[in-house]
Amino acid sequence: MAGRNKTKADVSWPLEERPGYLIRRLHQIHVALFQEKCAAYEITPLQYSLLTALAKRGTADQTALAQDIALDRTTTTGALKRLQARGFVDRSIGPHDRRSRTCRLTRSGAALLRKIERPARAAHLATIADLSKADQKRFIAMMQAIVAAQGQRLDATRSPD
Amino acid sequence: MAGRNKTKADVSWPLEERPGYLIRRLHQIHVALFQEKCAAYEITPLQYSLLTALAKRGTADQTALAQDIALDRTTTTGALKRLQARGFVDRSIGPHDRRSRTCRLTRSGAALLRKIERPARAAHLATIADLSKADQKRFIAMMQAIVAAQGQRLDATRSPD
DNA sequence: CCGATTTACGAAGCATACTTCGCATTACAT
DNA sequence: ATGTAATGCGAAGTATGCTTCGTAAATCGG
Repeated sequence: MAGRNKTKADVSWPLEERPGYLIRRLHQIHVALFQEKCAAYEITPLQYSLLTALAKRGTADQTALAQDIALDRTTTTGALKRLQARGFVDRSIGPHDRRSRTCRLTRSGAALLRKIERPARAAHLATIADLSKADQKRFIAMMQAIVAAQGQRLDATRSPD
Repeated sequence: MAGRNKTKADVSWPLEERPGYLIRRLHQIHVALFQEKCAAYEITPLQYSLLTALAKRGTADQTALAQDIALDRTTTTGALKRLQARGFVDRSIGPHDRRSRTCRLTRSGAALLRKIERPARAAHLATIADLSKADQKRFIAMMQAIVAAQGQRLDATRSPD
């Protein structure tokens, strides 16, 4: 019989099958795991990304850091300010360009990064720990494939203005 | 030669290989795709989740909706208020319990949900469109596996207080 | 050298997303 | 019935995450 049960919700397929919804849950789960494992240091996933990006650069202006971690500029600035307020990051006026802020890890920031390395890694691993080892590799590869393909497109739409 | 190149960044493995980072990028990509496809209706992924959850329930208090979409209560309330302000949702005092807010779709909200169905679905599909059809199914299954396993744990930690 | 464009930020505003706290109301046990 | 628990919200505070607009400084063409 066609048209059975047409009252309400056959309009959309279930939440739990929608990629976007599942991605939000994953993000939520990872953030929670990260906060849990790194509770002693009161650091967020974003701040950790920033610290590692900064460590890799040594010195960088805010725009470069924002691009490194694929985040918009103002959000990056906000996070850097918070890290600066806690003494982990130095944000001084650029020597060559007075508009810019040259950021670098402080001694304290570098120490924090070293200490947080293990729990942070544990959080990242715990996020996908429910998959088999083989699936974990596949899962990461698939995410990388999507990001590689779509990330381009996102940047592209932003440029022409 | 051991210990080569120990200057800076062998502290952590690259951002692009960390599950949490990739998940954030995926979330970012999905939200952008959703906003793009549904631009005409000015609706966000979260609001869409809420509308569908509400359609399925018919009537529900805010706590039930928050649980349906796996979101914390105050954030849910905020989104519902915004939907109410735009006339898509009705939030009236509960008839049996005056503390509660009984929500339901307005006629306008139900109409919006019908119109937005196609572009929203397109956004969800576009998010994983770069994977092969077979990988798409695997990818969704893996996300579901993680959410099923970890989602439990998250709720559990929250309950005892 | 100087005006126009570009660039790096900052400020403001909206929408998630979560925590803690407090209030009002209901439900429950004695 | 009455004091206590549990419950449904709301308010406030912090952190992301994005957009748009404005400002100041650098750059570049002429």
